[in-house]
Amino acid sequence: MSGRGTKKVADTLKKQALADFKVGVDNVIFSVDTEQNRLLVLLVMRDDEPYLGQWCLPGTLVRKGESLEDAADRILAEKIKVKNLYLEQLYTFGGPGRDPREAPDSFGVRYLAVSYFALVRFAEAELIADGVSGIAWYPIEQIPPLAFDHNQILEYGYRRLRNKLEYSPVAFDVLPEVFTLSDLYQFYTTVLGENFSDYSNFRARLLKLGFLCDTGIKVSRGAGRPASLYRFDAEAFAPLKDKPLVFI
Amino acid sequence: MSGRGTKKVADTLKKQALADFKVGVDNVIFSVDTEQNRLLVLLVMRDDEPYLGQWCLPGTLVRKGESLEDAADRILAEKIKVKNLYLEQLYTFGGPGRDPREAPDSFGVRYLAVSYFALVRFAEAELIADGVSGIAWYPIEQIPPLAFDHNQILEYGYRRLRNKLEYSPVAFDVLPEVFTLSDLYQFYTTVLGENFSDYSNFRARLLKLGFLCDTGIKVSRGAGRPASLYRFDAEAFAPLKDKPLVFI
DNA sequence: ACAAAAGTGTTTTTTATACACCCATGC
DNA sequence: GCATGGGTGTATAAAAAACACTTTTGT
Repeated sequence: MSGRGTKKVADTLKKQALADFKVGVDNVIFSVDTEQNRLLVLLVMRDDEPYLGQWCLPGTLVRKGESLEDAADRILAEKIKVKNLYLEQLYTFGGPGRDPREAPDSFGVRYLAVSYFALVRFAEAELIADGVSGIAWYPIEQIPPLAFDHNQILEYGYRRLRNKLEYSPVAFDVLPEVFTLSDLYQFYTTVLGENFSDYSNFRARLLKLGFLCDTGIKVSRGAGRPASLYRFDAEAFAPLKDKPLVFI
Repeated sequence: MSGRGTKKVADTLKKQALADFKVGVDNVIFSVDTEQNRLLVLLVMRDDEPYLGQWCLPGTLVRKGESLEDAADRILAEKIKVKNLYLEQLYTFGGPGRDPREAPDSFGVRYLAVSYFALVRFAEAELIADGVSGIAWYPIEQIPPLAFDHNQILEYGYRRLRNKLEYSPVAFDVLPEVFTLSDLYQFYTTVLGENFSDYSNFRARLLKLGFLCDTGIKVSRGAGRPASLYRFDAEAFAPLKDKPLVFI
């Protein structure tokens, strides 16, 4: 970033005035309920104007001395208790007029939103209801109209999630320590839809990559042959990092 | 301890104060000099503190009423005259302390940088020297230490450029209207290095995709067989959009 | 025995990769 | 003629996609 400093007063006056910003961080938090095959997004209900009573993405304004990612972590921690997660920055939305709190006539303080994308382990994620505002996991197909431009942000995050899944091992940040290959396939199916790949091809491809190791332990889930539990081997994966991997 | 004022103050004190931001936009502007096979980045010299006299990415602070992308366009237009370009947002850097202008002791105004990535047509790009500060195209391998965290931003942009090139038709935004397949190959080679693909395979793959149409016109450049001029057909490309394309 | 889930294998098609070679031009 | 860059084709290897089949469990 650069900008001119406060060189000369005359100079400064000739230039347009700089905008003053508050910076918000909004999180698109996904989790996958593999039991019920649902991709979920965390929404909270606004308990303040503007958009009072409307659902939105969990967000907060950045405090003094706080980094963007710290802010993202903070809201996340305020809303859910979770140990395993994947978090990355998504996109920054910053047009004037995107927040009604900006003075509509003149140009007051601007509100800029840096969005983050998170994936958390569904089973262990405990929602923290503060007793004031609502909080809920919404299935991706049933998202209501959200406050601000949050539908747009969510759409952006959803696209990122689907892409990430194809070339990056995010799923393992969010699956249990050990899992069956069906669990993994279920996970992918839930996010990407049924037609992304045939189970046996998916299986073969992933095993060939060599970073899934069979623990030898079998689990039986109702009828059918018991499945092997696998573990993600981060060290075996390391050399594949940054390679054009495809889990499809 | 009484009066409604007190309670409000107490409430406010319980919360952490929000940070106030100025928002900067920094552009990583690339161009490809196909004549000399060089990938270039636009740098400007700072004419003010901090980092006076040091090279940095062209940037500016966002003005009142101006969107982020408008600001990105504005600096770009201030530094080069160009008709064809590709521009997209890169990443937002916003930790406290990334700009020395922030008060080091207490927490004053924070400086946040939204970075943009641009690719412009080299041949038509005219640098605008304002007579005060330096401006130059730097080959990517010769980037000096830059002001702020700009080396990091540049690195980020370079990675994005290489990725984009593989699955998105950005090259055609920046090549001339008509070009030979060697021009195109040159372009890719310059950005990705020699070993990304064999020329004849590259050629076959791209032609099979069907969005390059042969104009029939031949050009001769020195010795050797004259080459056909091709044109990028945006309509033929449209259906391939969002598909997992690989130009490699 | 049989359905259900897990796991293996086989066949076909499509892509990637590495080359060898022909073509048209300037000198 | 021959060097130079443009353009085509082929042979091999690897990967993707489709799908048939076996194995092991619960009921």
